[in-house]
Order: sequence, then C-alpha cells, then structure tokens
Amino acid sequence: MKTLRLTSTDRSVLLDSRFFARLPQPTAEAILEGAIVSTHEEHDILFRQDDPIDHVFFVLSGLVRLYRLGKDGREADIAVLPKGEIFGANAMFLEHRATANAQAAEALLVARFESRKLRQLAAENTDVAQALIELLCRHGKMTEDCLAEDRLLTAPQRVASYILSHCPDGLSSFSFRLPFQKNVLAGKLGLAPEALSRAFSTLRQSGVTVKGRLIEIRDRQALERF
Amino acid sequence: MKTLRLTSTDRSVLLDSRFFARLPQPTAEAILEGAIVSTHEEHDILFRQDDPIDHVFFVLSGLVRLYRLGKDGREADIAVLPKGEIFGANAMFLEHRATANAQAAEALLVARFESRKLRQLAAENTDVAQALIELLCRHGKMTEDCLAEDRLLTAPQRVASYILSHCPDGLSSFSFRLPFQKNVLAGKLGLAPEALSRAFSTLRQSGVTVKGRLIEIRDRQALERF
DNA sequence: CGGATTCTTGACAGAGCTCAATTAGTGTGG
DNA sequence: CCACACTAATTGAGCTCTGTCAAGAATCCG
Repeated sequence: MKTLRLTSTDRSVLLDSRFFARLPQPTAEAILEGAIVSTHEEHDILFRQDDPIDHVFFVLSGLVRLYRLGKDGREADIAVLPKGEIFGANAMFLEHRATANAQAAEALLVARFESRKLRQLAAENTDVAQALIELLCRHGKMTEDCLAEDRLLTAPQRVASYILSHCPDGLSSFSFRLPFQKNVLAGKLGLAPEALSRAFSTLRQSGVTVKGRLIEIRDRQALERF
Repeated sequence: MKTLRLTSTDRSVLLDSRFFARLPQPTAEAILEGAIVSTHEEHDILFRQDDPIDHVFFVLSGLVRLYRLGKDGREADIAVLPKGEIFGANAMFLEHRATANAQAAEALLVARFESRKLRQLAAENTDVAQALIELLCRHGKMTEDCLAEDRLLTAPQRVASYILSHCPDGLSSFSFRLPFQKNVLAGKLGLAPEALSRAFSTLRQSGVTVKGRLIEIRDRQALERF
C-alpha cells in the first residue's frame, strides 16, 4: 500500500460521481479537503469487520469487495463496488465500527475522508445530509435486491438477471465484457465459482455464449423467460 | 381497513420510538401533525411493489411483513417490522415507488405521514435528516445481516442465531415467547415452514425446547457452538 | 513457450423445498 | 365445559439444487 495526494484526474472522478455530483462545488471541495489516496494490490485488506474505522472510502479505480466471515472461515459477499462508489459510510453512524471486511478485488485506488469531518458537515449542511440519505437508500435497495434474488432465484436465473441488467433497453441481441473475474461475479451472486460455470452452461441453450470475459446474448426474450 | 385520528397512547408510542425519541419535541410534533392512523387485519396488503406511495408508515402495534414476489408467485421476506418501526422511507428518495409489498402479518395499527412533508423537513432541518440517516443505516445493516446469514448459515444455525439474539447477556439458561407465528418467523429467516420445524427438532439435542410459542434454552453455550 | 492462475466439468453428498398425511393448537358455539 | 371445526405446526418421503472435492482444460503473462 502506498499513500499519495489527489491528482487532478482523481478530483474529476470524485466530482463526477453520483454522490458528489449533486453537491454544490464548494461543498464538495470542502469534503475533498484533506483527502488521502492510497493504492492497494489485489487481495489486500482495507479493514476488517468490527475494526474501528474513522474514514469513509471512495473507489477511484479498481474494485472493492465487502464481505462477512463465517465461523468456519467461509466468506459471504455483501457488495462489490466499482469505481465511483462509496463505502464505510454506514460505520459513521453505527459506533464507528466496520460492518464487514473490505478487500481489493483487483488493483485498487481509493480516496479516504475523515468520517468525523464528513459527519460534522452532514450535521451542518442539509445538502450533504441529503446526498448521504440518497446514498444509503440506494445501497439499501441494492442489498434488498440481493437478498430477494438469493431467496427467489436459482443460480442460472440469478446469472440471467445479472446479464439482463447489463442489456440496454430495446435490444434483443447484444454482448458485453464482464467487468471483473468470474470468481468475483460468483461471490457477488452468492454462488460457488463452479455453480457460476454450470449456470453459464445451462444458459447456453438459451442463446448465451461465454468466451473468456466476453458475454454474447442472442435472444434477450429467451433469457427473460428463464 | 378503518382510518382514525391519533390517540394519546399512539402519540406516546411514536414519541418513544427510536426515530422520534432523538428529535426535539417540537420537531417531532411537526412531523406527527396531520398523521393518519389506520387499522388492518392480518393478511391485508398496505401497498404493493412499484406502487407509487406518498406516505411513510409507522407501526403503532402489530406486525408488518415486507416482501418481494417472484415470477412464479413465491414470496421472499425482506423484513418483518414490529411496533415502533418505520417503513416506506426508502421510497421517499427512490422515485416514490415501493420497493416491496407490505402486508399486515397480524392485526395492525399504523400511522402514516406525508412523505412530501417529511422530505421537506429533512431538507430544512438537520435533526430530521440525521434521524433519517441513522434509520437507514440501521435498516441497511439489518438487511446485510440477513444476507450474510442466508449465505453463511444452515437452517438450524439461523434459528440458533435468532434465539441467541433474544438472550440477555450473561444468562446461560433462559426462555422467551416468540413474538409472532412460526410461519412468520420462517419467512423472516428465509425458510419454508417445514424447514423451521425441522430446525427446532435438530436444536432439541442442544437443549432447546419448544412448546407452542414458548422457547426454552437450557444451555446457551451449546447453541453458540452450533 | 513454459508456468501459474483461472475456469470448467464430473461425481458425490448434504441441505432444503415440495407434496401429502398426521398431529397439535385455537377458537367458536351449543 | 365440551365438541367440533379450522388453522397452524410437525413429520415423512422424494427430489432438486448447489456446495465440495478432484481432475482436466483453457487462459493469461512474463
């Protein structure tokens, strides 16, 4: 891990992100003030569940995996966060302790802000509070979606749903590149890697072709029916 | 469904709840202003997923079940909310549409507030915003817990975990009454009712006795090891 | 072109769902 | 207070899904 200062491209990633974009420029700048940037290699741990943390994190590039550990050492992903996402914000209002482990799922660049300061700002400035509320709602909904999918869908259905979430409206045939290793996707969907493989096999008969990270969908309707 | 005005006991349930208790009295009163109370029978639907909703709800007594529907009609519980809990707040910041179905899991009394007004208040008053933030964090964490338990624990382990969450610290032997039907508990834990039954059977050998809704635990440590 | 991951496939076992049949529990009215 | 009816809960049997372990294929990378 190396720590750096904010570069100008970092600044623009930050300011263009969903969270900061809705804030008045000066407010956003106030939060960025004093931010620290750090790099991490794949598999590095940023923090562990129950660690006291006094920062909020922002993914500048790469991928972060949030997960919990079972007694037997098995891991359960809570979320997988790409560039532009914020994490560790919950902790700010929950005894300042992490609710999950955070790990770099690939080479990673994160910015971090003092949570004390951010919390202070949120208490004084309704714009900041508003932005936080929307962030939390969005994350809450994503976790709910995840829970509902786990409980309602089989492995192939979950994969189909994931693929469809990447399909632009209206197209009935399209293709895209997985934004990360199949390993990571499996975790995100709550599957063993083998189960993901098998799910792709099953979907082949519905017109899904997988070559490396490239996914091709011949017939969108077939997937939706699945 | 019958609609009523706030009684004085309703007021005290509201003001004693986690959300309102942290607000200055006048602020709390401002939110309560214009609240509508309604009664619902078990199985009544309050709203459905994707319905436009312009109210935030508060459970005065009884039980609400939030769930999503699968294509095949199966139901997946997202949350089960007892007296004192708020729901429908997410929707306020997400296109004003419900993210789940809400159903009375038993005879129910709810208060509802105009979400437009509450949102307005949150935008003007940082205390309200703060209370909302904490609410969302708490709910987010609960959903995360649920997701992690689903992915990490077997049925008996989930039941053991639920039982332990009702055990006051330090006691190694205790008993309590389930706060709702086994049916509802099964849903909350993401299990079929039969699986819950079998889980209780399994736990019998670890010192758990079930008689109707009464749960007796002989040896807390045995449960924790499970 | 090795060499090391990463991914896929097969075989097996365990967990939990579904359906069906009992049993327990609850409430109602005579 | 009891008998009856209805709902809720348990138990059994069969089956499906997915996790695990092990081996082989593909892919990536220097």
